[in-house]
Amino acid sequence: MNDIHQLSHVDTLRLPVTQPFNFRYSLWKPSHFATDLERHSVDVSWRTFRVGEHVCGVVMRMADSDTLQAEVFSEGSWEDADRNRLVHRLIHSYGLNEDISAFVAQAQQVPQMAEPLAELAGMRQSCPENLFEIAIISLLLQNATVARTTQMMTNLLDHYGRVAEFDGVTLKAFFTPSEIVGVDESVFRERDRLGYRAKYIGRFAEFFAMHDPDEVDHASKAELMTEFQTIKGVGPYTAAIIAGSAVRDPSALGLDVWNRKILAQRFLDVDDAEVPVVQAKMTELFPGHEGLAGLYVIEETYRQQAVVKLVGDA
DNA sequence: ATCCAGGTTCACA
DNA sequence: TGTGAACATGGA
Repeated sequence: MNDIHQLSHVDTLRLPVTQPFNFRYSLWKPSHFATDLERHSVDVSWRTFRVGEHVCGVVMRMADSDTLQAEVFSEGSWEDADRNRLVHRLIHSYGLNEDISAFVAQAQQVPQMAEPLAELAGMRQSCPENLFEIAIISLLLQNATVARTTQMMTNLLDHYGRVAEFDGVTLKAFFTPSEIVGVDESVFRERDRLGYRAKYIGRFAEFFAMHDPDEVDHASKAELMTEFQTIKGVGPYTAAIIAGSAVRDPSALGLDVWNRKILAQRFLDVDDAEVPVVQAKMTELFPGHEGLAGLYVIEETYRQQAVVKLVGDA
């Protein structure tokens, strides 16, 4: 059922970046689990995007230190509106125009940040997933091992997603809300092995079939977040992941059992601590940048043991 | 076998 | 407002 979409080169985008910008650690995160939606080498990243109902493949590298170059592959017509939508998506996904200097100045005052700042200099939050997609991923992360999250993700992408070939790579592409909105709960449960999550995923799809996850502007996103949190299956963790990565609020910190321990060890010098204790310590040290500070420590911790390694790396 | 995993909901103090 | 169990599934 997954016919391979053969994508052709349709566009070249040159996007200015705000310094300091770290290409490698902004587009690739050592802590992220395998999805087959993206692939990274030392200086090139391949990634699929759904732009509206389009399936796109994008190859990204730095043209010079101030310019990220994106080669765009797609099929069918490629209009200015599609280009604009993708440009906006790329800028937003990787925070290309964000100025992180205030955070850096703040973090330089904290000794435990010296190594993360040195190793990951210029890294920012990344979220190539749109609001719908990151919500799905957060749902699959709940109360599951990474192995099981990966299994559920694989099932969903294989059953409802696409496969795209471009620039010599073959990657999976996400499904859109409308592509799963008619799927029955029992199918999610029995075929996709989602367990109790099967009763939530349909609510996500319905919500975003009504609220286009790309067409929502910044101003109304806060409003959207409030509304989104009324959906069953979205709790504090999921909301923080969405707020921190998709909405790019640098203060939003999603504390799961793994990063809670990492941050407790780094900043409290204890093996583990309660969520409110860790949260309070992060706010004390990094007011307004709790999430971004957490990201630096977490990615630095995973750096030597990346969940998915760079292609061509030993 | 039994436990529990990168949470959330629901029921009951 | 605050605790504790149940939730689906599969690997350790």
